[in-house]
Amino acid sequence: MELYLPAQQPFSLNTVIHSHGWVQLAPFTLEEANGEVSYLARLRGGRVAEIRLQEDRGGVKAVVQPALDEAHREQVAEMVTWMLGLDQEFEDFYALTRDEPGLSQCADQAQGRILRCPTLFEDAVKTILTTNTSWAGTIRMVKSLVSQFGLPLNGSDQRHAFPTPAEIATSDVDTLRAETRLGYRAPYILELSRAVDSGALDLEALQRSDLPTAELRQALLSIKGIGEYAAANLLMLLGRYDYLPIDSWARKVVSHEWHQGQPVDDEQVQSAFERWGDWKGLAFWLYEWSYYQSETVTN
DNA sequence: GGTAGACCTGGACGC
DNA sequence: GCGTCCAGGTCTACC
Repeated sequence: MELYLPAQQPFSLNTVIHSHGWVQLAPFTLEEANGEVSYLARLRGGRVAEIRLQEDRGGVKAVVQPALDEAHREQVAEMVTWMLGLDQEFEDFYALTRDEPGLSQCADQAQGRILRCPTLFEDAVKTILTTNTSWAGTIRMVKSLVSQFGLPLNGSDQRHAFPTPAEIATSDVDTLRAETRLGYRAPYILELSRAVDSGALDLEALQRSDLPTAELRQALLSIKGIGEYAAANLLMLLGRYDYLPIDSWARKVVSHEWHQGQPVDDEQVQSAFERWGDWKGLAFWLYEWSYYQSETVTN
């Protein structure tokens, strides 16, 4: 079954897919041979479907298996539109950055959209699992969580959808710590899952909330395990770019770019992007760092 | 409000 | 192969 979904222009599926590392995390898969991306979606009623994404006629073709009824097709269309930001526009950002050497590529490469998961719950869990660990550790923890708690596709033991809050909420800290190997993050993930499952925390209401960014940020910071970096990262996924996700990598690239490799603090990172106003997070995200390029060449 | 220490894991390194 | 050290954000206790 195929669905065609139009996108605001300019659009590049490849650019969205490689906007950050999310595509490497289950239940996304990226086929090295042809670059095709797929996602195992948990749909209403407990159905699991594979969605394969291909660029088509300036938009996206979603190839879905198994075939779905009309209601599920609509759900998949909404889901893919959100995940790829098909309705997002960046003309104002492009106009602002056109003459900036580190950002002038943005319009040509249709940059701006950041790959996201269908639910803010999944993005929040994955963001917590990026903190204080290596990227390899994040991949491992997400894979374990998905394979242990997610529903399988068509009874297959190999591929699973991302677990719902309820599916994780039935677990316990010891299991998440010892078997899923989430380490000290186990209680954070469990508490978040139980809060969402019980209705105490309506995370999905934040997804399309029109709250001021500062209030949205406070709501995210109230979740145990989400600090300033994680909150800024989630705000970026929600299309709010007022805060910078400052981590050790951010300090490193800013240090190399403008401070001759001398250590910098968070305020220096912040001030480097202050002039981009409400777009500062995106400007930071898309900046063509000379440090990164020299590392790429070296490696 | 600022700071130190703990949390947990995997990788790098030295022996 | 084993032990040690370090990096990576956030929380909590303390000043």
